[in-house]
Amino acid sequence: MKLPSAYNPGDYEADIYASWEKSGVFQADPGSPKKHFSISMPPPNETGTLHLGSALFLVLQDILARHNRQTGYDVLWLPGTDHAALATNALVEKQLAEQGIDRHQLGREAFIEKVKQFSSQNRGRMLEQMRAMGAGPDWSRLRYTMDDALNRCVNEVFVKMYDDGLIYRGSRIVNWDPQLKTTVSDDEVVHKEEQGTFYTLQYGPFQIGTARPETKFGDKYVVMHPEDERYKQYRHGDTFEAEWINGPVKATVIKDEAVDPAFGTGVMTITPWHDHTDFEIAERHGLEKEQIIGFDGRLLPIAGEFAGQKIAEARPKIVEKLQAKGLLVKTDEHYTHNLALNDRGKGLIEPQIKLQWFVDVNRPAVQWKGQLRSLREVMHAVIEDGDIKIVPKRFEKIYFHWIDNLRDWCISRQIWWGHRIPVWYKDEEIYAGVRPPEGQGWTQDPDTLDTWFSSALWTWSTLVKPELAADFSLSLEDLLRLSPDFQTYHPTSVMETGWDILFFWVARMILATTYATGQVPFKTVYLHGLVRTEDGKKMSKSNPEAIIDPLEVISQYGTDALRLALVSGVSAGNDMRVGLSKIIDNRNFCNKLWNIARYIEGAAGDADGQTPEPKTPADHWILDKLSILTGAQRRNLDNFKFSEAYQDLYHFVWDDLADWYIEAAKAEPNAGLLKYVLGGSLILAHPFAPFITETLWQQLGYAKAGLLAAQPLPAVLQADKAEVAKFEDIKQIVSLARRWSKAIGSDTLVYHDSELLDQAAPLVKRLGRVGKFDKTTEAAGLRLPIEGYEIFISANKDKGRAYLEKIGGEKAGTESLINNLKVRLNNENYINSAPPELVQESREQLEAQYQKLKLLDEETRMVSDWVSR
RNA sequence: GGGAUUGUAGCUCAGUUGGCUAGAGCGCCUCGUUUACACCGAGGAUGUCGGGGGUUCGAGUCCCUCCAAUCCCACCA
Repeated sequence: MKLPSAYNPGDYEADIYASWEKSGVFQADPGSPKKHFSISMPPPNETGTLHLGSALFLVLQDILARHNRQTGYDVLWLPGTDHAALATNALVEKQLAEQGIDRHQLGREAFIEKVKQFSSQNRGRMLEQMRAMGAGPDWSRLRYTMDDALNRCVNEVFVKMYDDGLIYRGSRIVNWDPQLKTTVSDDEVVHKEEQGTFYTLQYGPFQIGTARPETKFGDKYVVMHPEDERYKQYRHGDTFEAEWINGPVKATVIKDEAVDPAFGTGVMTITPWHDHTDFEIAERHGLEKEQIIGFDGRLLPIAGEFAGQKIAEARPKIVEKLQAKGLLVKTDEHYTHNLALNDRGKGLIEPQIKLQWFVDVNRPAVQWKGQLRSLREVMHAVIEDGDIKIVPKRFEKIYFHWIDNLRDWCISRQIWWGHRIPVWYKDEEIYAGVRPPEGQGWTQDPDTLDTWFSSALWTWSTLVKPELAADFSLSLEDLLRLSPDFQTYHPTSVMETGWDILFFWVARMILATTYATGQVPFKTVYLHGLVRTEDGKKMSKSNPEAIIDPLEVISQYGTDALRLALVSGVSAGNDMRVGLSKIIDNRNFCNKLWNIARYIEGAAGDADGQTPEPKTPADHWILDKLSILTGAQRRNLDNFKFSEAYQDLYHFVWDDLADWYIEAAKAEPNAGLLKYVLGGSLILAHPFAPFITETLWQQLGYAKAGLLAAQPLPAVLQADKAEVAKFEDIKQIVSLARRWSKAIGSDTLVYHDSELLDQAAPLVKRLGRVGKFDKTTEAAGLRLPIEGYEIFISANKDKGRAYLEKIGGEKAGTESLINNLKVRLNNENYINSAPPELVQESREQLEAQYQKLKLLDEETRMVSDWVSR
């Protein structure tokens, strides 16, 4: 089998992937005597296609999985997809709307059918894309957040929390999206700055400010800071009559510290139904709350003549009326304020009071380490106690800050797609249960759960054995106890995900998993950054030409080039830039690897290369390098230093193996060793570039030992230091020979008595590209500045002058270094305070530099004598 | 308003608990079609490590301060 001269990934990738999948190498084995390593794949939303960000997490996790398999673990990387309730629901509604259909016309069941069709189409495509990226999770354990077993777990946790009083139903202010007609959680609200108008209105004796006059109809409380001197004649609870938009109202004075005396007039009226702060003030003082805006975003009858109008159209009319009544004091057109938008769909959020389901984060109802604590306290403790480590560490601070500001989590959504709330009503009765209640007349709550409620269980709900979950005689504890996967793989070893879902997901997994299982969901969280465009912008749909489609890149440059581009320069918690040039650079690396293999195929194709038998100094040297790389790779990847691991590999392959060892091996071939070193290199490169390495492994006949994907790391060998040092000397001599022959334009060299050079002269001649390199007893030409060897390059007087010039530069460098070292060693404080080894090292360096300078001096003197003669 | 991150060669970034003359890749310049590779090889140039101050025998690394950029959280009617 002869390899073609360039690697064409498309010819191999699909077959290679199929061979992995067929072999079962990705499959975890809970019964294995090996140690276990587990990662839950963050399930991508079943809403579309995978993008470069998905490619990043797939690659990093795949590297972890393959690497840990190589180091001797039984690895479970569990794949799955997320039903993405709100996003999917919205997409399907939109598709229906384009056909002029409303989901209510369709009915709940038919709508859900539609969503399921849509999702399963996307799912199939996404799973194929994961394969295209080379990801090798355990497909036999593929999970979906809407699987029956996972649904069971959702219900179990809901009911358990309900019974413990951690889930309650209450009328509280929520973020309502009138467009999608559902609530969203605090974390799903994003703010966008906008220029607006700020109105100052006359309200009885007070002037109040507002940016939203349309909410003011029902206002009957004026609030001011208790310490505000300007209003000290008014007392809390005082009442007064005021002429207002639609006639006179009776108003009450409220004193509350939430008011900032420095803002506007220091007085405001409140609208508790439509503002979070106002709601809290009203709660504190037991004030009445009234709805002004309907859930459809239109004004209610309280608005009088404006009832039924949308806010945008009503606002100017209301202002007009206020002005006509002389209640408008002034307007400020240059007022910047923040609009609250739904992160999904970007609809304007209208706070509303609604009867919703909440998770109470403050109730001490969780047993954790022998103490009854609140969810919030447990979330804090697991990080504080080091049960979970976050990489990079700085995110711990961000996480704590989030927890400190955490409010109860609104978990009910008014959409149809998702896990339906397992609560039934009959008259005044409420029943919460994993299964529907017995008897007639029960109606299930129409709402579904926040997507993140089910994703919060992901690390363990996916490990519950589905057959057991179908048996309702078992309790949640039984399910966990009897599921081998849960017993073996939980807590999972690593959670690898983006920092952007630290709150949405990571924190909620901690919340739900500690509560439901008594275990942390994972021991380490590694957070990667966002993938940005080459000029540092976000890849967004509004800027399509900057978007890199992974599949397109794969078909053009190969999966491995994309994977390497994503790994190179990646670091924990930091965003990274990826452009086409980076992908091309890494394609070149793949090609280099390919051509190394091509050479070795020709030079050592038949050698078996099972055991290394080093003969020459170069052989010892490359084995030493390979061993060093093996150790470094373990250290790097065990500490999530993906980029460093790749850099080391890159330099080993390109510099050590291709540029030095193979070139050396052309003079002194050792077929078995070439084959061995290539095999080791393929193993080490495999986690990063699985396709090309596996292709070469099979094409070059290594496959007798099985698939590359199943190989352990190469053995770390004890180097023969003396032989290694010999090759280091040879390298140095070769570099000097190249440099000097180029600098002075002469390629004839000789050397004096040297055992090593007697042996290595042909090698030096070849690598240094010198025309002649013979042994002699006379000083013949200019001496190269290297200690321990006397090597001369022949030259005429002109060339001697060039030599002097160049050696002058070398001397200057040496002198400045000597000077630095002298200053350091003359400093008593340095001698006394620095570690003795370091001082000793400095002394040795100084000595070596003196030797070198002496050599350069002698040489300079001799050459200048000769040149000037 | 609170907090985080980043600032090192033209560009993208490494630089471990402070310790050799600050590195890599790309780009640039010179040379080279040596039977694996021009998606290549050899050689070369390029840095007041954002500014200032401090601690130290020694600072790209630690502390203070300022400047610039990015982001997160909160939110004021």
